[in-house]
Amino acid sequence: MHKLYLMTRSEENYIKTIFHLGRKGTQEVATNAIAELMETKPSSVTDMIKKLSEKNLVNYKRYQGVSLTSLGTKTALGIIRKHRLWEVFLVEKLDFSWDEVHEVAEQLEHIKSDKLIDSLDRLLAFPKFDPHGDPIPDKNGGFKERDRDLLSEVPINTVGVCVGVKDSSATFLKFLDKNGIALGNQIRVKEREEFDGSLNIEIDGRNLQISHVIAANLYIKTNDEI
Amino acid sequence: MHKLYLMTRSEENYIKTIFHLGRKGTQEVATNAIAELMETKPSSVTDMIKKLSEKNLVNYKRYQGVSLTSLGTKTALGIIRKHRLWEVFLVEKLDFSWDEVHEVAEQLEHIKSDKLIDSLDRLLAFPKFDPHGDPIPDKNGGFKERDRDLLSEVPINTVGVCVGVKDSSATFLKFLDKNGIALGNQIRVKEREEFDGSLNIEIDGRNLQISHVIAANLYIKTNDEI
DNA sequence: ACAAATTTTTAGATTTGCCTAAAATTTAAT
DNA sequence: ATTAAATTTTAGGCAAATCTAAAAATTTGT
Ligand SMILES: [Mn+2]
Ligand SMILES: [Mn+2]
Ligand SMILES: [Mn+2]
Ligand SMILES: [Mn+2]
Repeated sequence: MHKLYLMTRSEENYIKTIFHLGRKGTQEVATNAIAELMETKPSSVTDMIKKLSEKNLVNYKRYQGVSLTSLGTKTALGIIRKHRLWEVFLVEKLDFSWDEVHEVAEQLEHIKSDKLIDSLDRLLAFPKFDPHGDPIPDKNGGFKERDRDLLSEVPINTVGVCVGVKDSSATFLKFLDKNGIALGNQIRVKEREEFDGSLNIEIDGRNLQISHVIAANLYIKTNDEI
Repeated sequence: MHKLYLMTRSEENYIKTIFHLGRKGTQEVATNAIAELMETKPSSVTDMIKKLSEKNLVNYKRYQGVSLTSLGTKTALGIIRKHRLWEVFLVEKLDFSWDEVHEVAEQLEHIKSDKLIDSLDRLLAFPKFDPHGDPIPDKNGGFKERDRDLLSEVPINTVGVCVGVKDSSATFLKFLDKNGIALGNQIRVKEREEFDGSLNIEIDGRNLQISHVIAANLYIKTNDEI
C-alpha cells in the first residue's frame, strides 16, 4: 500500500514536522506548535491535519492534538532518510559546508525515486550519520539513535568525542567553525563555572572557554562504554 | 534582476516546453502544440502564457502564438543545464541507465541552488553533453550544438561515431541497448535499401540491419571535418 | 467553581493551476 | 468571397493550500 508516492510536498512537510515535534511521532503534538514551526497559521494546520487523517497518516481527534500513525511514521522516516543522505552527499561530494546543506536538502528530500535514494546511499557507502551527527534511517526505516550526552550535562573530567549538534542553525554552525569546533574532535571537560554554567574544555589539544548555551547544544560520546 | 528564483515548477515547465518547441525559443509556438506536449488543455496554456508575459518571459499577442524573450531563453537554458547535468550525474555516479534518467531529472531540474549545480558541474568534470548526446549549456547559457547528422540522411559509405539520439524515449533507448547500439560506437553505412529506407551498417565491427525509423533517430558525427 | 485566557476549529476568501463549455478569431476550402 | 473548420481565448468553476475573523472548546487562575 504505497500512497506514499502521491503525497504533496506540503503534506510531506507537515508529516516531518509532526515527527520532529512529537518525539518521532509517538507523542501528541499541538496545532499551534506545528503552526509556529512551519510559519503558518493554526487554521491552516487544522485543515491539513484533517486531510492527513483521511489518508491514515495521523491520529486525530479535534482539540486533542495529533500523532503519527505507523504509516505516518514510516513516511516521515523515508523523508528524513532522504534529507540526511542528501546532506551527506552535499558535504562529501560537493564540498558544501555543514551550515549550507540544510536549505538545499529541504528541497531534495521531496524528490521521488527509490532507485535514486538507494543508489545515493551506496555512493556514499551507507553512512549512518548526517553532517550534524543525526542518524540516517536505513531503507526500512531502521534507526539507531547514538548514545550521546549534551556537553553541558556531563561531569567534570569527562572525556569524549564531539558527535553532534542539537541546534543545527547556520548561525550556530558557523560559530563552531569560527572556534574550530567540529564533529570528531576529542573533548575533555576541565572546569565548570558555577556562576554562568560556562565550561573550560580541552578540544583537540587546545583550551577553550565556552558558554553554557554552546555546551547545551553540543553532543559528545563518552569513552566510558561498558 | 533575478526573478528566476521565484518561478514555480509549472512556470518553469512551460518555459522549457516553449524553448523546445520553438527551436530554442526563437520561433513562435502555437498554444495547441504546448498543450499537447504538456498534456494539458489549450485554455490552461493561454492562462499561463498571460502570466509568463506579465513576467516578461515570453512575447505574446493574442492569437499570434508565443516566443521566449531573452530573459525567457536564459531561464530555459538554466533549467536545461540542470536537467542534463543531473542526467549525467545519474548515469556516471549512480549507475542509472540512459533510459531511466529523464523522469528523475524532470524533478531534479527544479531544485534551486546555484552552488549546487555549479558544484555538480565540477564533480562531473564539466561535461559538454548529456547521456543522450544533447549539449549542456554552461553557467552563462553558452551552448554549442554539435555538428552531427541523422544516420538516415548521410550517403553510403559514410563513417562516423554515434553521438546522439533524436528520440530519447525509454522505449527507443532500451531497443538500442538490446541491439548493442550506444553512444561512442563507430558506424559505417554500408547499404541503403531503396524500398523501405532500411540501412545495413557496420557498428563496432558487427553488421546490423536497421529500419529507417531507427536510422532517423540516431545522430552520427562524421569524420570528414575540414 | 467559574471567569478569563488560551488554544483550536469553523466559516468564508484568496491564489494558483487546472478544467469545461462557449465565444472570438484565424485559417482552409469551396 | 463566403462558408466551414480549426485554433485560440474568455467565462465560469473546482481543488489545494493558504489566510483572516469569529466561534467553540479547553486550560488556567483565583
Ligand atoms: Mn537538515
Ligand atoms: Mn542534518
Ligand atoms: Mn531528459
Ligand atoms: Mn537528455
